[in-house]
Amino acid sequence: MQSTKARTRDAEATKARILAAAKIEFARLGLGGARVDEIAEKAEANKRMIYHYFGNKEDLFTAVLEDAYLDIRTAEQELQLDELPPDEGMVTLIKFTWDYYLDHPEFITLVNSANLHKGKHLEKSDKLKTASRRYIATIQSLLDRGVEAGVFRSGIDAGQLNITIAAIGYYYLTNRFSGTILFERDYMTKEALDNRLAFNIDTIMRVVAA
Amino acid sequence: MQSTKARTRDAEATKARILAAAKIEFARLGLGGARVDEIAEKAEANKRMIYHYFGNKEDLFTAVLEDAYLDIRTAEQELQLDELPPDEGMVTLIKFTWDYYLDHPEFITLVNSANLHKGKHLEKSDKLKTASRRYIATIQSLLDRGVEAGVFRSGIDAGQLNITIAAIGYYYLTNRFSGTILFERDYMTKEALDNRLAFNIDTIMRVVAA
DNA sequence: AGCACAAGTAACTAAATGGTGCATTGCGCG
DNA sequence: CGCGCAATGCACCATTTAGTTACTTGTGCT
Repeated sequence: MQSTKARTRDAEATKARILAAAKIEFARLGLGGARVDEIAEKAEANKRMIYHYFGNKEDLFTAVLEDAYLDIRTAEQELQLDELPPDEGMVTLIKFTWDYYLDHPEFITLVNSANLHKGKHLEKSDKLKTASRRYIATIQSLLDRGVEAGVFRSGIDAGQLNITIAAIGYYYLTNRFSGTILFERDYMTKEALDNRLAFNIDTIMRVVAA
Repeated sequence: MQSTKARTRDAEATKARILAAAKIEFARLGLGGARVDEIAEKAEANKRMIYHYFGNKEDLFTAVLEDAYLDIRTAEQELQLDELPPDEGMVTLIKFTWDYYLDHPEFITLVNSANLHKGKHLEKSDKLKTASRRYIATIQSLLDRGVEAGVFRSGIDAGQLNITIAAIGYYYLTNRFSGTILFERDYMTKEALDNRLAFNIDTIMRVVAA
């Protein structure tokens, strides 16, 4: 039985601390830039534990990616979009995507890193594929219901729409530094963020409108 | 006077080879992942030359970024969008942006790397700021002419539209690996690319339509 | 109580890495 | 034609890095 007292040895807790620290470091510096020693220190764990639980640096990166993707896909499912009218569901999805990126900036840089390495760290994960399929199905169902209700036009590809919904939020945030510097306009004030979200909702609703 | 015979010593040529090799390596592995020795070897130059001409690794990265950004901004200006009817100009711009990303995949990963490091390598470059301002002005002018001609609605923010045009192409391509794996759909077949471009043109034209 | 094994630690290593000191060589100019 | 300097090359260094070896210690179970 699991006792309530704080154990000095706790495999699960140590693993979790390592994963959390690794997520931060990989997000901050990329796979190539992150340092195993630094991750161990931030995790308040011995470096040996990283190799004990995760094998090596690349496998740790894989674990971090899987954890990050699963988190967003789980949160998306919890929206229960099927229970909303289609147009309302669409706006909810756009807002959710935007807010998730804002609240989890590490997700974006992790995905960038995964793609810098041609996605090879994602290949093994069937869990992620399943979750992704379900996600697209949710959007497809939103679209179908919208067409039936006469609020969306027909013939929209759910895959393309999904990409676009992600893109217009993701790009703004991932490239906010170059944008802020080159276009001399602060991307991260509350006003700027509100404006962008409004622009994005408007964009998608124009794209799907009947 | 510049002689035509191949010189065994040519500062400009050496610098250019280093810059080209560095662009490839930084694009491939990021700032943290790229190796100075590897860059020197690919450039067929001695490592010493990198430090001689560029100072250090970070300054080399800065030079690469500046070169990459200047290239796309220059190419954009050469489109001469002012000479086209506004709707045609808009489609031309969307296509150009897409084709540029496709033809220069290194541009995307370099921009990602620049932003991973919070854009600090871009800060010094006034050249880039000037070029960026001119670029936004071009889009604004397209929009203005379109409103005047009655083909675009008024009140569209040129900055937001610019971001969206870039985003819907950029995101698709930068995340093509994770997309291909997770959504089990090849992002890079000719058909897939054509479909995406068509979807993007359609998206933007719906957004700007009067 | 004490056994067996998992959790945890410290010190180490071999290789890689960014960066330099210093000597050499070819080019352009007077 | 030979001088001065920029261009180039080689060997080297001090750190850093991912990964490992060999060990100790706490926990749950009987």
